[in-house]
Amino acid sequence: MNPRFSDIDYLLDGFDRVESVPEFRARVATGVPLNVKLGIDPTSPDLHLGFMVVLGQLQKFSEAGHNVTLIIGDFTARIGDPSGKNVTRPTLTTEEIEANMHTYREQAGKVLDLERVSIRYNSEWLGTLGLSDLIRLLSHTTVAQILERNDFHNRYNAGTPISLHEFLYPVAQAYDSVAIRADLELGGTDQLFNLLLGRHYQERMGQRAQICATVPLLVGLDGEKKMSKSLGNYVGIAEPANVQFGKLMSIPDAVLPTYLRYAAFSTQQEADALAQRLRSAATNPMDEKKQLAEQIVARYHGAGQAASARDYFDRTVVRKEIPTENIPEMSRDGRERITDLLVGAGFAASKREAERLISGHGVKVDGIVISDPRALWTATQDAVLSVGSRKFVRIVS
RNA sequence: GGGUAGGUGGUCGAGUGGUUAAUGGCACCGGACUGUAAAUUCGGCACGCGAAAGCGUUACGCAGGUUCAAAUCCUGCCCUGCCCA
Repeated sequence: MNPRFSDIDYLLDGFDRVESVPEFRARVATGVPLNVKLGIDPTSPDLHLGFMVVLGQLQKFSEAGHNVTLIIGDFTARIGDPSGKNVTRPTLTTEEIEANMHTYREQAGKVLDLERVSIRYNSEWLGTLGLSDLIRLLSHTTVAQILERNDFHNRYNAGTPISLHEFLYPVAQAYDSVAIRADLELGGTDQLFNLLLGRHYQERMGQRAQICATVPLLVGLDGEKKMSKSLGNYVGIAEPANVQFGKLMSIPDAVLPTYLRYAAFSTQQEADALAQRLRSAATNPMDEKKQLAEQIVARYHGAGQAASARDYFDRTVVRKEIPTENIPEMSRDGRERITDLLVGAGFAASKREAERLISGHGVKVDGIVISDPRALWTATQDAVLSVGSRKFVRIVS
């Protein structure tokens, strides 16, 4: 047996809350591998660094010899989750879910070894759950309990609409725990209520209540709010190395240790050491940041691409040079005006916007600032058209 | 079911007949500066035509209507909050 199978301190490291540690200790002591659950939502296949925190924890349990089960919420996704406002999201078909899961696996696989994980779809049991079963389940939960959940509470107080079926999402997730007899469920701090509801149902239905463990939510690039797609302060797993690197360079210095710990999966000691170095000014924060960014990018794109992303950043952002390689090419295609080329390259949404960019001195041809919004493309050979310090395209005739 | 308040640009939120393509905040984009794509600061932020002054088109839940002129007034419809039942 893996020596870490029952190493409590190791296993519980990195969680911000465990309900409860004594129960966890007792259950691990039985020597039977725990059934560790994570529920995932197949509606948006684009993962970001924040989600990898919990996957890292799952991988840890998997390596230590416990059983990890991913529950794919295909049933709830098929109904269509309108959480938002008045926009009802289109319901997903089975094919779309499959397609999403494919990209999902690709990304999750960078952190979690999917070969060792069992994957279950919750339609398996939710699809056959009858109304009378559902009502029995619902009778175990009070309205006050549901409203206690933070986001519902806030929305209710703020007067924003909550659809009745949204109440069923936590219920469905909780029932998943019953269905697979989970011993331990992981999730982000914001999931605590849902996890505890699973625990509650299991007890009511005569099962051993699962232990709930939450990981901290990774702070976003702004250094304040949680990382999320809707806030735009995220680093996507599938994004190109150069983009990831650049985004990581924009985090405030203060969150470097946090990123080292949760985005680069380092130990608390290493994070503390970094914090110490930064405090004592023994190091240049930018060097530390580059180091960290390279480390993180390397996990998703490999060391080679990470190193060239760093190099690219130095050249284009620090030294404001035009990169020499890997510039996308675009055919001039007979276009006369620079504005037309800017639109064609996707650097501007319209000609008007392109003209504004030029007026603001943001557009260059081979490094020379263009000042006339109506300027024509006069280069006699291939030349690089750029906007700002990070959008480049080589125009070929 | 009854009452009441609302639905404005990516978002939040002003605006109650013309000088409003619609104040302001946020987000976003560009310039300067900087160790950084941070901070700060300046500018931009509907589309098309025109060398330019400018002209045109589309936009304030949806559909009609009144008016020389409507985000603003009227009618119907859809949606949401709150209170009462």
